[in-house]
Amino acid sequence: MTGRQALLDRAVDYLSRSGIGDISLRRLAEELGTSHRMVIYHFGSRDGLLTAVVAEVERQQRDLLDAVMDPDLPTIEQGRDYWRAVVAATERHGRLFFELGAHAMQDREHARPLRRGLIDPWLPPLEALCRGLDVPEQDVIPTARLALATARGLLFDLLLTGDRVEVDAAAEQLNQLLVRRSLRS
Amino acid sequence: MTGRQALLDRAVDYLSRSGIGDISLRRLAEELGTSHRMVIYHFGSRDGLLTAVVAEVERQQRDLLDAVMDPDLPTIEQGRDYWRAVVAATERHGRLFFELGAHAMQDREHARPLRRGLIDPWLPPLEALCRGLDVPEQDVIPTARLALATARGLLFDLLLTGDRVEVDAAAEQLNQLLVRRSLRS
DNA sequence: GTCTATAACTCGATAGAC
DNA sequence: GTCTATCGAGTTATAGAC
Repeated sequence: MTGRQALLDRAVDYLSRSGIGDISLRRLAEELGTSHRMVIYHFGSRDGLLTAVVAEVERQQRDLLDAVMDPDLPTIEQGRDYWRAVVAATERHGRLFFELGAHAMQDREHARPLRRGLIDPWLPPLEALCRGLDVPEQDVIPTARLALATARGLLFDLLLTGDRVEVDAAAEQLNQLLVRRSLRS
Repeated sequence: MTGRQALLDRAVDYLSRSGIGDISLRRLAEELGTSHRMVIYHFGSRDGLLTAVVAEVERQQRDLLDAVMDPDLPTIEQGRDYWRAVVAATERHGRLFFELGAHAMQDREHARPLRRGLIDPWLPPLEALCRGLDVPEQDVIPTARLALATARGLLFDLLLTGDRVEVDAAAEQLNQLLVRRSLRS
């Protein structure tokens, strides 16, 4: 009755709200409305479940990326759309995102795919956005990496402080800096 | 013989290298070269030790901040010095920094002081740096917040990918954007 | 797919000697 | 400040019935 995918969805949802921390297999299973035995049945082990959660988070990131990047919009609007969509997604899943990021930095088995997976797939669309803003070609790659880092850093700030207005204002500063440069070239 | 401070230093060092994760009090004590009984004696509980680790990390951050900000240097050099010093400190303690940041986002008891402590103390020196770069007064506060977020986001990238050259290039882009604006004002 | 039972450990914390 | 001993609870994972 309780299929694997339904269980996985509920796991991502629960862990996004409460964190992984050192939650036990049994407590987690109970929170998901099932038994520890069922988690073992579907995922093999506690670590197997975490590995599946990581794969699911990666999949959701790709979906978000595809949804955000609408190449038919004017480029300046794309920058703001990008920021808005990423913020919306992050307010739901951001705490899990940063916790898994920390796990990946520590080379924990289940999070290892994220070491490149949290960075590489995001760069090409941002490079396209930079080109749309007429960033000089030799600056496109570092500027895209800068924009990605800034988004992550601002989300880190937002999730810690909740200072939405101040963080939005900082994001707008980067937009201004990039747009203003393109007006001079 | 094994004083509280020596134990704390070793704990910060060990956790910086290996992460907190769900390490047990007993295993951690063993890694520190003492017994679980001694950790309880000095810190009261496992959580008491983590609380002390958080306070120590906060103290180290303040020390770093004081060391980095030398108001007698030319301002443009200060920006690069700032970045270099933060990178050096982060390569030692960055994984612990981001793990504790994730704990703070989840409102875990021991990490709660970090919710504002990872952001607020860093802003005034960066605001001073912005003023030194002739950023217009109404943009100083959001630009400082932007610079802080960018540093954190780039460190997040660096710790995941190890792409030192690419990350340095992205940091230099922000420097360029800020300096170039000041040349026009 | 779902359940109970249980093996085999490890946990945090305490007691109390030295 | 350091040690051993131990309590009571909770842990992952497995066995096997239904």
